Amino acid sequence: MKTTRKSRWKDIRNQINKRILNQTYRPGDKLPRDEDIANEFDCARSTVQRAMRSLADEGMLQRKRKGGTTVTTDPFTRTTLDIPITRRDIESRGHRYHYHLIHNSQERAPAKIAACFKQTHSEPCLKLESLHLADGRPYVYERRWISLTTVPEIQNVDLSEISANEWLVRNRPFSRCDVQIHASICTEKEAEYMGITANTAVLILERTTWISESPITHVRALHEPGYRLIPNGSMS
Amino acid sequence: MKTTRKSRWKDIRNQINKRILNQTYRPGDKLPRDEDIANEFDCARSTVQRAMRSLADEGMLQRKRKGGTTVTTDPFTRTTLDIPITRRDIESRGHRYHYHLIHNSQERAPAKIAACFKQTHSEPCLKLESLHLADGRPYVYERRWISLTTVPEIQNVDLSEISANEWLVRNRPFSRCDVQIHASICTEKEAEYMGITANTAVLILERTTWISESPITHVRALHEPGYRLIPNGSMS
DNA sequence: AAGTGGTCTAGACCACCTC
DNA sequence: AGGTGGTCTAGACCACTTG
Repeated sequence: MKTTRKSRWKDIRNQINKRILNQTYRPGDKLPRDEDIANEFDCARSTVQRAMRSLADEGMLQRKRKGGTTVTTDPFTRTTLDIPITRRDIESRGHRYHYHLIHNSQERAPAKIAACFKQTHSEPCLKLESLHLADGRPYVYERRWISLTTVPEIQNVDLSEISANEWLVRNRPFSRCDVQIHASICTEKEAEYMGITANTAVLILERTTWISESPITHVRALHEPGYRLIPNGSMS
Repeated sequence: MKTTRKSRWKDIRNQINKRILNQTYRPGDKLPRDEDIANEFDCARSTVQRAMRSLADEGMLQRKRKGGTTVTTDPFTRTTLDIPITRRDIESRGHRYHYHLIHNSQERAPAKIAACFKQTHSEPCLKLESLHLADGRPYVYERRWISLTTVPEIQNVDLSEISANEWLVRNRPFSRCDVQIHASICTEKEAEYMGITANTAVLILERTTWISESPITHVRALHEPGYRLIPNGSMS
C-alpha cells in the first residue's frame, strides 16, 4: 500500500517514518545509504535526499557526511510556533480589535533592557505601555522599549493611532528574534489595566528583535488569564 | 559582496531575504518567476527553488502555482520549539536527575481526558502522578493518563523505576502531538508536591500524543516557578 | 488555456567526517 | 583516504490555480 500517489518523496518519507514507528529502525540505528534506499524504491538519489532531509528537519533523523543517517536518540517533540501580531491574533479569533496607548516617554534603557539588547551602555529608548483589546475587553498589555539609535524615525510616528507592534513590523522588519515564555503573577497596576484581580496567573511572552546586530525593540506581552498558546500540530 | 561561498542556494536565499528587509520587495509584492531569478543569478531553476522553499518554510514568502511568489503580508514570528523529555531537559541544564512516582492507579478516563483523546466513550486508562527532580529540587510535577487500549503492555512495566515519559518515548513513538501552553495558579496539593507556596504562578504544558488515530497519552506538566520556555532563535 | 511552482531524473562534483 | 551526504545542473513532465 503506497500511502500517497502525489509525490514520490512523501511516500518515501512516510515509509521510512513508518519503519521508525515500527521499530524497524530504532533510536541510534544507522539507516542504509541514500543510494541503497534509492535502489530499493527505484528512484533517483535526490528524491531520497528530499525525503530524508524532511525527516531530519523534523528532528527524527540525524545526517552526517560519511557518518551516514541515524535515528535520533532521545527524541524530542519539535513544533513550530507562529506568533502573529496582536491585531491579527485577535481578529483571527473573530473579535473586533482596538488599541489604546497608555504611556509614551523617552528614557534611557535600564540595565535589564540593556542586557536584553546585549549592550553594556544605556541607550536612549522610547518606552511604551499599551493595551490591545478584543471586543473592548483587555486582551494583551504590553510594555515595550524601542531603541532610538536603531529606529530614530519612530519619534515622528503618531503611536496613539497605530500600535508600535504594527508600525515596526511594516517598516522595520527584523532579521532575528529571541523569544521567552513564562508564567507570572500580575501586579496591581497590571491587574487594573487588564480589568482583572491582582495576583492572577498570566502568560507572558518576551521578545527582543534585531536587525543585523542592532537591537530594535524589546517587548513584554502579558496575556489575559486563561490564554493558551497553541503551537502547530507536530509529527514525532 | 556574495555573503557565503559555501552553497549557492543559501546565497540566493540571503539576497532575497535582504531585499525583503530592504523593502525592495514589500509585503504583498509579487516576486519574479523562479526562472527569471535563476537567470539573474545565473544558476539552475532548482537552485532558486531550494532558496525560495527555505524562505517559504520560514513563513516569509507564499508560493502558489500559477499565482507566483509573494511576500507574506502581516508577517509573523515563526520559531521552532523543541520539547525534550524531562530528564534530558534537567541534565542539559547541568543538574542531576531524579524521578519519583507519587500515584499509580487504573481508572476510566474522565470526560475531560476523553475529550482530549477526541473520544465520546470513557476509556480504561492508567493514571499517574509523578515528580521530576533537579538536584533533588522539584522541577516538574506531571499528571498523566495513558490509554490502556492503545498501550496495554504498560501495565507490566515498573513505573517506579523508569518514568512513563521515557518508557513511552522509547517504546511507543507517536506520530502526532498536540501541545498547549498556559499559565495557572498551583493548587495546595500541587504546591505541596513542588515544595512551593500555594497560589504561585506556574507554566503548564499539556500534550496529547497519538499513534495514527489512537490516543497514547495525555500529560499535564507543571513547571517550577520562574521556568522559562525558550524557542530556538528565529529569522523574520 | 496557459503560466507558474512542484517534482523527478541521471549524472557530476564537492565537502565533510569517520574509519 | 575514502565513503557519505550536500549541492548543483539541464531538462522534462506534472499539478495546481488563476486569468
